[in-house]
Amino acid sequence: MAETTDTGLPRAVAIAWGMQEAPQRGPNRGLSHERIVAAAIQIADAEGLAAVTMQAVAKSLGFTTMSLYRYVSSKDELLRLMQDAAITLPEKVKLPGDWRDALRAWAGIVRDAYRAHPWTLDLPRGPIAVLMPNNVRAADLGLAAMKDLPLPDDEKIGVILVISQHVGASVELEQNLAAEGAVAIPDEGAQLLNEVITPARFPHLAPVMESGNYIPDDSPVVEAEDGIDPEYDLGLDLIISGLEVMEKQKAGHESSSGM
Amino acid sequence: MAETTDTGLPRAVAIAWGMQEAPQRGPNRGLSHERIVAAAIQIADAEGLAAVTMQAVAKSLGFTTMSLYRYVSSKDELLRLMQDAAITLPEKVKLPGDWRDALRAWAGIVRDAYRAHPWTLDLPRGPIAVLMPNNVRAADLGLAAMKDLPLPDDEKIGVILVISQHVGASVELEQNLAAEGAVAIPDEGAQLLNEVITPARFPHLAPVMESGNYIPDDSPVVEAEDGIDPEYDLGLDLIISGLEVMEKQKAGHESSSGM
DNA sequence: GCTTATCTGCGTATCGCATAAACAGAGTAT
DNA sequence: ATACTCTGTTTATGCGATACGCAGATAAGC
Repeated sequence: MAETTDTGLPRAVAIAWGMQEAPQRGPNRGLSHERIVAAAIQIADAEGLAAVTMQAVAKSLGFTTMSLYRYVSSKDELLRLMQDAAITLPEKVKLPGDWRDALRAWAGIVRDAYRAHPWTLDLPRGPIAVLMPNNVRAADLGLAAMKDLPLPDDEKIGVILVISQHVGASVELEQNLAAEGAVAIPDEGAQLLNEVITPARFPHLAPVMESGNYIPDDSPVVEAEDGIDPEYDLGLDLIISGLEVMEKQKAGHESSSGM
Repeated sequence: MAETTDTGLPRAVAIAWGMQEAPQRGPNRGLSHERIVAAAIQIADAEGLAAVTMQAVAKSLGFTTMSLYRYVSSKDELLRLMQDAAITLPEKVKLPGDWRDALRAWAGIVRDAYRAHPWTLDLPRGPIAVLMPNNVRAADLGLAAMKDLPLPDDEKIGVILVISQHVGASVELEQNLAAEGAVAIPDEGAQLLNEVITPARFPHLAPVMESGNYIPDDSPVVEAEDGIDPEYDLGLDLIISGLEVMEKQKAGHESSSGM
């Protein structure tokens, strides 16, 4: 049950949108939502989400732990604010005219945003997150990319969801592989695995593993800077390719039959 | 750094595959990995992942907290074991012959597995998870579904990844919406949102929201039992549609030119 | 200008949880 | 039998979130 304000909105949403009139009677405030969130994000970037404790955030600001609670009603609320604040899209974005290129560009932007603060992916993306400013902006941009694609609005929203999820999941995977990658399977381990992953038990997978097409121990895992992530590209290609088919069907129906 | 065994494999992997010889000198064991994991899963199912504490698990088994550590080296390891044990696929699966139908069926099976224990989605899916038995089995099944699809092995693995991620993300979304759905936006909240989501700031999204095509306050959010989840279907359709295009390209090259 | 209702930041205190450490008794190999 | 290895337990530690109450700051209303 997310805390709600007198506005009926979850407090985090109200704060993120800048509603939430500051009180006037008392002393001047020494802190602000912005500073707190910024400090928390800095810690998360540097030491991971687990290092974000109320104590750590407070200390990095030179305040006591409890002072934070004057601004944020719970750690959960802080996390929500961080999530939104961290996923910032570039100010001005020029999307290509062709919707295919535009969608790819949009996906790239979203991917960069996630990559800049991968820990956001560890936070739940629920209906509250959807209402946050940067999410709304991302959705708007996504719609912009598809403006020339003849699809009903709700399907466009669906496409945005599907692509966001794909991008998010890809970055998460990439991150997990990179993180624990070092611990990957040493040779002895691979030996043992071959004993259990037998053709008898896994007729389709076993051959693939033996032929070494799948994560050969030295792992082809992403090391490149920009974007040589085959899984990301494959998924995006498939989706866009699928959209092209839909577009053609649509066009076919709207004109007369086939071209 | 996930704890490794003398085998070089993460201990969780060794345990899950049933390697890990039980000691022989001491007294008989009163517990087993299986019972512990089963108890933990039961708690997670009933009260959520947060309710899974070492204390709770131990108590439900009638043992003390610390006794668990004789079987599991850390809570993290227990969570990994739970994740694998919870995602069980049906024993015998008959996949349709057509790869499109087979992939859809496979996706459905995976979806059902996630839905049965949604909390598994809150755990990180890293390289360790990939090596666990049920994941391997799922991959094998996925390959089986694509056996008649003319694609290189690594791309098939890619497709499996893409679809799993899509399914996982969809179930997670569905779950989050259902969970916090009750807290959704009351009318006053929607009012306020309309004040910030203006056509000026969000030229593409604002019209959509006004036309009510997007989560109209009473929310068309999934309530149906089986599968009226438009986002899930849309994504799967797009991917499969994209695969059809690839298939045709492949076929075109292999025979001569076009059909 | 005073009084008062509000606020602010802070110290203190509680509670839940993961996990280290050390111990007594149970079995087994020799 | 005897020593060695395990088992389950008890006890203790440390961390993190957060409820509570206090003293000083400050603006609103008289």
